[in-house]
Amino acid sequence: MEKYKDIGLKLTPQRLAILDYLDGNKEHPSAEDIYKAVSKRFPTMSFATVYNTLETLRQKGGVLELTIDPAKKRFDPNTEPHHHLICVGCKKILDIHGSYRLPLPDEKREGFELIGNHIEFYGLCPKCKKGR
Amino acid sequence: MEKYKDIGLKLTPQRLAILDYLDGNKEHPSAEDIYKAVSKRFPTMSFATVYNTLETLRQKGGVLELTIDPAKKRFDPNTEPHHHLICVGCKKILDIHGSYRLPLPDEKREGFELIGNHIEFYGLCPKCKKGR
DNA sequence: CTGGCTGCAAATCTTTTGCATCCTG
DNA sequence: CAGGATGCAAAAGATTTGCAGCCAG
Repeated sequence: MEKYKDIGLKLTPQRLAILDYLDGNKEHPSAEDIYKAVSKRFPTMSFATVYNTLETLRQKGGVLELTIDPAKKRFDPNTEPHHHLICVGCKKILDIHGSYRLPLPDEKREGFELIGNHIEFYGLCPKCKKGR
Repeated sequence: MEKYKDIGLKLTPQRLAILDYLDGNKEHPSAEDIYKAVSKRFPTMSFATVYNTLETLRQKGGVLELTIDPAKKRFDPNTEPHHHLICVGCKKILDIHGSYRLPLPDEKREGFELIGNHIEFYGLCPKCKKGR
């Protein structure tokens, strides 16, 4: 939770509940996952608040928006640079830490200024491996 | 176009128009891009046909579905393994060919069977660089 | 106090689906 | 000719927005 303090957020009870749910969460939840989880303790919670909070957080760098799942956005409270190992069966996502040195020769960049990179490893988790 | 022949598709005029538009296309178009482009020559073309064709193509390995853009799916007719350099400003996507040897130690896999990987390089294209 | 936040509902956008008709193989 | 494909419209999801009332700073 420490990381969320004082990044300029007005700390309402709803936001605290969302932040509490996200803190240390390794599930890479979708907005709906977050809504469902937080609604239990906060029956009046609305989707608008979840989306508003996530968007505000994202702008402040408090959460990453993952584009890994074509069906919906997923969010990652782990904002340190890292990569992902994705199960092509059940879409479970594992964090992969460690840095990879990925050179991108000038002649391939067509004038682009390079900012960073993100690796998606694809695989099958133990459960999905069985089911095949 | 050669690559699309005889992968088991019933070749209707609409499909030929879509395939023709995709062939050699480096724009990584969305379904809407495709619909708009093909509609010009085919005023009765429907979204259903575009989506149906794309889904069928994807299943047969004729096109890749990119999850790079959070707002919508984009499609890549280049089915050879390759990576992408994405402009964070305008979302322009550049193909990056070349293979990267990316080891993933067993102890990081948690039992996952590794299938492949995809690198997203992030950057700023020349146009977007200026506008900052 | 006051501007930002909440919650509800309606709106928007992308993608999917049902179904009658059509046409490729 | 049969089964798959098309096209239309309606449906389904995910996300966004308008707005009146609320509350943290």
